[in-house]
Amino acid sequence: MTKDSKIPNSTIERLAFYSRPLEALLKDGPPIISSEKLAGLCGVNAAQVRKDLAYFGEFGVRGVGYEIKALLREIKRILGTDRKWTLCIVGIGNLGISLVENENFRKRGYVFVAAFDSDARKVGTRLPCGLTVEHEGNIGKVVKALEIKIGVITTPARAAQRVAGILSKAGIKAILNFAPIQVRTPERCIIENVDFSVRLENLVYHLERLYKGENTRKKQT
Amino acid sequence: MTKDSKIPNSTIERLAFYSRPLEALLKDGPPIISSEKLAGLCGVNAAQVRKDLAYFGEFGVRGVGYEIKALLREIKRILGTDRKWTLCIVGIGNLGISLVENENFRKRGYVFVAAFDSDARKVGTRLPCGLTVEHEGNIGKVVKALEIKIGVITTPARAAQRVAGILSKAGIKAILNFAPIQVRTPERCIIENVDFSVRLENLVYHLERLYKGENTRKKQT
DNA sequence: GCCTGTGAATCCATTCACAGCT
DNA sequence: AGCTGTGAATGGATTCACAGGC
Repeated sequence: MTKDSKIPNSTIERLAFYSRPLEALLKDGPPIISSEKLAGLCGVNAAQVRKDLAYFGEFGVRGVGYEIKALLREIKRILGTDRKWTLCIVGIGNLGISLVENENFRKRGYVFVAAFDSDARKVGTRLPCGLTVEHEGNIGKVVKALEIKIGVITTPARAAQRVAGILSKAGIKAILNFAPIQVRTPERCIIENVDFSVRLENLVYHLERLYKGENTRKKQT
Repeated sequence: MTKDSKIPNSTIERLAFYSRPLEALLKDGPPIISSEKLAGLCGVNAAQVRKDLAYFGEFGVRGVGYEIKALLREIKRILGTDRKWTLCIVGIGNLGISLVENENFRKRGYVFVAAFDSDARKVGTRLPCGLTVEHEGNIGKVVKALEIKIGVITTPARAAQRVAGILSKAGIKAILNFAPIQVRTPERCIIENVDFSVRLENLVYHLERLYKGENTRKKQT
């Protein structure tokens, strides 16, 4: 945190982004990378990479480049992914299961420690990852007991707003919402909405323009 | 398409976004809405709403507002969601299944008509939605036969780039990629990457700042 | 010579503020 | 009076271009 001047939101988005190819290079690649190369791998501008990183310190060496291992460590520290985060999930449908079973999350330090559903038939079920589904009514108690900071919502749209309220009241400070509805919370709580069909509609829009000869360009996420 | 002056990418993102509350209002709500109200429901600025819509025509009536039904129809026409789109999916894990079974997609006109996997044990399986999993080797043939335009990738990261190539070669023009890797295609093909853990890392970053008293604000997507 | 870090310039997006219609 | 449509103003983010260090 060398520069305290406003850090663009999009810089943070990209930081997570840069770490993907870096992780891959860690195994089988050179120990050092230039902003040009990294930019190429991520499909962005090289100056962008340098500026993004420079917000947080001087991680590179002029005339040389960035040491991959050290850079990755810095990025993880900045993003807060150098430590474990405990999550809970509400709504155990297909999507919910795919998330709790997702190896990528675990590898990055995100561990699901509780799973909830409102459907009595699902409560008590043992998931492959070892978690047992609990009833929604227990959210408050469990979240406090396990000091869970992040909640993931994978319920149907109609339940999402209600669940967000419950999570917020239980002390959850950050919510990742997959229900196709814009969730708002009263309390001071950060929400990130992930709506697949919005992405798909975007794609379709650009697809139609493509056929009309316009040179609509799309890039990332 | 009244104004042909460059339409911001973010306008398109929001269009899909506006349609969510509008759909809800269609059932039980007034027939007309003001930019102010719609903006409130979506958590954006009212001028933004008006400007976004004005790119495509004059859908409102001054002194009155926007007729919800007509507005929704226009938005769907703009986004290309007023017709059916056939999709295929590659990678039948938990996530893949949750997508093909997703009711929201079907409701919006996105229909999965083929499912592929490279795992011989999965090939031949009948999914709840009625589709039978086919081998990856058939992608070329099936995509052409069914004239599929959009491909969804839900394979592990290591397979994603290869699969994107196969899809592109088969004639697919748009890809929605869920594998945690930045996929690039050689051919003229639109890609939209959806990486859950990027979203999560974002959330964690802002969560940490929150505790340090900084007033970091987050909103949509 | 090579590559980073960064002010300045450019580009894009959002918001303001008001003219214009109903 | 009320609310849209839009030029002008503001605010951010990206890219350029080069000074500075290896």
